[in-house]
Amino acid sequence: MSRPMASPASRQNLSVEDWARAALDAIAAGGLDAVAVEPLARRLGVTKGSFYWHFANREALIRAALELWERQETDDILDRVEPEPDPYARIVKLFKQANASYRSGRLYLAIAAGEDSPVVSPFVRRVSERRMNYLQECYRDLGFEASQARHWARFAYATFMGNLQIRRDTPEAMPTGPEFNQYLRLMISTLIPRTVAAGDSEQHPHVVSMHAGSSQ
Amino acid sequence: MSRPMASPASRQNLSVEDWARAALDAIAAGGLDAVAVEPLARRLGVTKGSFYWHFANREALIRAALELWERQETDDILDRVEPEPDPYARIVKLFKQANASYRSGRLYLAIAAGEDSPVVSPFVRRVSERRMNYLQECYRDLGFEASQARHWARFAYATFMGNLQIRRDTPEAMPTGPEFNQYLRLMISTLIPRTVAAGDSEQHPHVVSMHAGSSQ
DNA sequence: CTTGCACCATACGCTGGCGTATTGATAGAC
DNA sequence: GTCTATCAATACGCCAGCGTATGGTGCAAG
Repeated sequence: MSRPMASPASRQNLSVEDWARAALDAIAAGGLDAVAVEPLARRLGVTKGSFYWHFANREALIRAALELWERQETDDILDRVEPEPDPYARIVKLFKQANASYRSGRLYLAIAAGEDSPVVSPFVRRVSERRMNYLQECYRDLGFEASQARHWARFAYATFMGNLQIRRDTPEAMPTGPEFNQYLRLMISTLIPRTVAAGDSEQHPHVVSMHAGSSQ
Repeated sequence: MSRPMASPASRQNLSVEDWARAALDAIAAGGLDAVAVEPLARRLGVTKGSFYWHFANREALIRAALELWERQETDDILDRVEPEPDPYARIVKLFKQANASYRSGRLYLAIAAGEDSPVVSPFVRRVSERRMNYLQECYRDLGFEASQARHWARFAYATFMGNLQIRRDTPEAMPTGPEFNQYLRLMISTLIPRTVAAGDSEQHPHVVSMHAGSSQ
């Protein structure tokens, strides 16, 4: 993609966001430690001289990258899931989405691995809690009382995360094709109980189907 | 092998295993990159001169640490869980154990974060697959057919891992006290369907049925 | 044209960690 | 009491990455 280019003749210089994007790529590929100024500069075809014009130091770059990441994560949820009126279908969508993008999963795990850093932890916490809160809302919409909804949300979220980890650490253990769909159906039907104590009106004849496998 | 003198007045020199243990501590505290020769030596009250007598290089230390880790993980499972005859109780024990030791959880996550490294990945895979296989056996003992048992094992293991991650990344989101027990009960009762254990009569009870068999 | 600004290159010093080489210390064997 | 193997200290060279200082270049406005 090309640069914003607000004015007529624009230069093709690097922007802060270009660096942030490159940093996220580096994180997904090699963890937070892979965010090194000089290697990144090389990859972008420039030298450190460029970097230190845009950023005060390495930490500022990491911060910018994490801000970009947080924005993307938030947008993803809102854009792709929010419009769905049915809470059951919303959770299913979340599940599918969580298992769809290999890269975003790697990113999350890599960033979360740097939780100890005071720079990283606020971002991880915000993103995680936002997701869990969103899940909790879904369960509440399913008719669960707040405390139970929180338990289910945590449970489901843990399963999300664990699947990411399995996919990264032992991809052979993750099935593909129809067997994966079977696996998905098992988790979904288990994690979204449709028998809520109170007035349970409707049954959902949802069919879970998706293209399995690892994408980029 | 082992130390030269088993007699009373033993020297207080460092052994390979001392270094490996210290390395594991470092990993749990700061990730694999925290396994640095000189800092570790300082922490052990010696200099690099000692280290390079015991190990060829840093990678050898990491390998030794991971071997120790793998051994410990294996022993843990065998010692604490194996003697339990009831498969249901075995899974429960696994679950409780997985949530018990904060350190071992951190260790696992930290090591798994280095999956990309060719040194690390074999260890992570062996440990993960061994655990999942063990879980699968438990589910088979519960009466599940192999494929379904594998699905449930993966599911349960993912939840294990995810809980570890939540505990590390957003500890506030993890309840304590009675509320945690409630949470635990929810997960256990959900992840271990007991439909089989009730009747001992059936040889291959297809608990699988849930409600998935029909919709397509 | 020249001035100012935005962006980048180059060159430098600094630090921390890896690995090696050499020497030093100590305990047990003889 | 010497000798030797085992373990550790010291000193060195090396490299990668951070951060700084300073100079260079293109472009747009005046």
